[in-house]
Amino acid sequence: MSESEPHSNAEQSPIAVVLPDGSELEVPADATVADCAYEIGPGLGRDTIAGKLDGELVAKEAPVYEGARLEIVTDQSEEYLDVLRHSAAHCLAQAVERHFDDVKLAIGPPTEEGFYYDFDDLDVDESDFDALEAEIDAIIEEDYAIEREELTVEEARERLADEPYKLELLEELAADGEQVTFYTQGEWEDLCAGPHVESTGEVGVVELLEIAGAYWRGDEENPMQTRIYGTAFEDEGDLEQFLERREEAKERDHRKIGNEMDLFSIQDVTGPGLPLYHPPGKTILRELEAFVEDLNLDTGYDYVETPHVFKTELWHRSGHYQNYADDMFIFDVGDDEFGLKPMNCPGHAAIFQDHSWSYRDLPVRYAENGKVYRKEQRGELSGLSRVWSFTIDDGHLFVRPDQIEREVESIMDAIDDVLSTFDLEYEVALATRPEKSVGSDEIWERAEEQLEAVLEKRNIDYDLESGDGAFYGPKIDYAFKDAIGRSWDGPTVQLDFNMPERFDLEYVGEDNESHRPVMIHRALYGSYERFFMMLIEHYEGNFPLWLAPEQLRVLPISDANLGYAHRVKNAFEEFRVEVDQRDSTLERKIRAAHDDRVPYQIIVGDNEEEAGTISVRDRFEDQEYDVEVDTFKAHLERERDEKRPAPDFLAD
RNA sequence: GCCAGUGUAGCUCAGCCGGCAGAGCGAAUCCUUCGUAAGGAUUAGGUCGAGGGUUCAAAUCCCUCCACUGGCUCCA
Repeated sequence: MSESEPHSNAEQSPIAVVLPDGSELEVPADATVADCAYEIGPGLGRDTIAGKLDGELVAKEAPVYEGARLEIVTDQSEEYLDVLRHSAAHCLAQAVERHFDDVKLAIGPPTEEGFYYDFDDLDVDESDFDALEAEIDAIIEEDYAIEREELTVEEARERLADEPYKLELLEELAADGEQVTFYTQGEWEDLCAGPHVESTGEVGVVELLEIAGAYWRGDEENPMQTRIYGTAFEDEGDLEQFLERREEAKERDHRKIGNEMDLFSIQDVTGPGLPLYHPPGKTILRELEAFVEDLNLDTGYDYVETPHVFKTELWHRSGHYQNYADDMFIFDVGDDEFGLKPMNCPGHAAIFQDHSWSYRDLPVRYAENGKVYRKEQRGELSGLSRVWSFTIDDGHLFVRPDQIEREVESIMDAIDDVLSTFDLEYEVALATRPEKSVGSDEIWERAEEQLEAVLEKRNIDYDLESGDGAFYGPKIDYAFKDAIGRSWDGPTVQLDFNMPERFDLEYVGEDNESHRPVMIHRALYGSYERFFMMLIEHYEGNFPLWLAPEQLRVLPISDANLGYAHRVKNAFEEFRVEVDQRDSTLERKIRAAHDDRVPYQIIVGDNEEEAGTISVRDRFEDQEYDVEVDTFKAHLERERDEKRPAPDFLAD
């Protein structure tokens, strides 16, 4: 609110802030964000909504400091939406307090998709949304000025006497300094750091989305509060777009498509989080398995197989029991305790250990499509994304310390291969030694250097996540983006100095002394379940030819062409092909093939039968008549073997 | 585990202020033999998630449980 000109304070020496273009701006020592904006230009000064200091969103009244990287936030900035939504959260809280008595306020920040506000002692359900939205609209209509006030902690304490949660926050803020800020709109006020838009009229359109429970401060020990989620945009059009995107994500939901395409089911009788794969789903999984199997065999992996159940002695040895027992399925058999494996690595370490090794034998590379079992919290289970049983395309390498770089590089080649096959863009992060860790300084240093060397050599732009590594070793994590821009955790490469220690793994070196190998855990997909889920949503069920459960469908125009249709089917028997022999019209058959997401339809009628040709139609509704069977077959073979992302026989 | 919502035919859903269990799609059968995204008719298909309670009567109201959805929390 203070549109003051820059203070001229000749007594204090000026300070400098860094602007986004890299230039420095000199301002008086007591300058605020707004002052800086006015210094840059009066237009910008007037448009200033908030600022960012070293990346942190702050009110325009916030003081700047020497050397700060300053960005001015106007209604053109990306951050503007955050500010607007924060104000929308206030409007929600104001509306709630108008409609419900004795509600206690907690916090109400903006989020990536909108905002929420947490309340205690609020009994609300979605049938109240209409009334609350109407109230919010009224508040926006009223166009209350949103006023910022600075108060001392004492004053704030008085005003917040009825708000226990706010008081709790205040006590923490009190430790930091003597001033806190309040924002007021109409009769409503809140302890809040801001920033906010100038008035409620600027909030635009608000839509409430859902009600959820949330623990105060995210701690299970604390009371559960009522959280109302909503979103806000500058105008109706943006909101519509948002709702459409949400709808699109829903359309792509792998549970919906998995059901439609008969890919898998998770049934009450068989238990939660335990997916059953139906033939079409397993067909896709088998193609995925074959793909990594080729990659693995090409890069020198040997396949091994380990049981699903082990004596828990193995997990005591590996250390999983101590840290992981709560998430394991454990049961007694006679006097012994057994458990379902939550990971494949101890089994692989046990295989390695059953042998003596020379330095010449390394690296040893084991691969297994290993099914593992983890007893996740029930509320966490969701479709294929979080399950109790899943299969990892697991690989474990036992290498000499000097081999790390080469091996990691070859793993990254394979990951590249996989992700590019599915048209997935990715980001890479290197996570380094955390505070608590096992392994010597030398081995950590050497390993991290090698990982960095690989990343540098490959010219990969990566995030350094310092201290984020596992306690047993550093790792490289991949995250990729799907067709509608959502980000997923992808493959990882993890070095492990702990397991070799625990299993006392050794090899005999050139010096005839025994040495400790380094273990590398890697997966190309991660888990088949997660990757499958992601692919279903990525492709919206429209799988590329090589993955499609039904690759071709022959549609006879009338029953008179059924015989020819079957002869055509036989000609394509190396593919997954069906004949639609239902008694219905061609239109219906085309529609059905389309709904079933079959990549190619082969249409045969009298014309084709007489000429001995076929008509080819793809899922994009393109069609070519009079195609020779061999021509199409040759194309299909190439399309399948090259794993092309979409049917392209009819592409120009 | 916690908060809120949902659970009815293979699928999508209606019925829910108590009174005979419904529709569309799909399936089967028949008519139709069809040239590029729904031709017509008939039939079958249900422990209304499970258990208990209230009532003359429960899909509907109440209680308990289960599962699912969205969050929270947790996550090597």
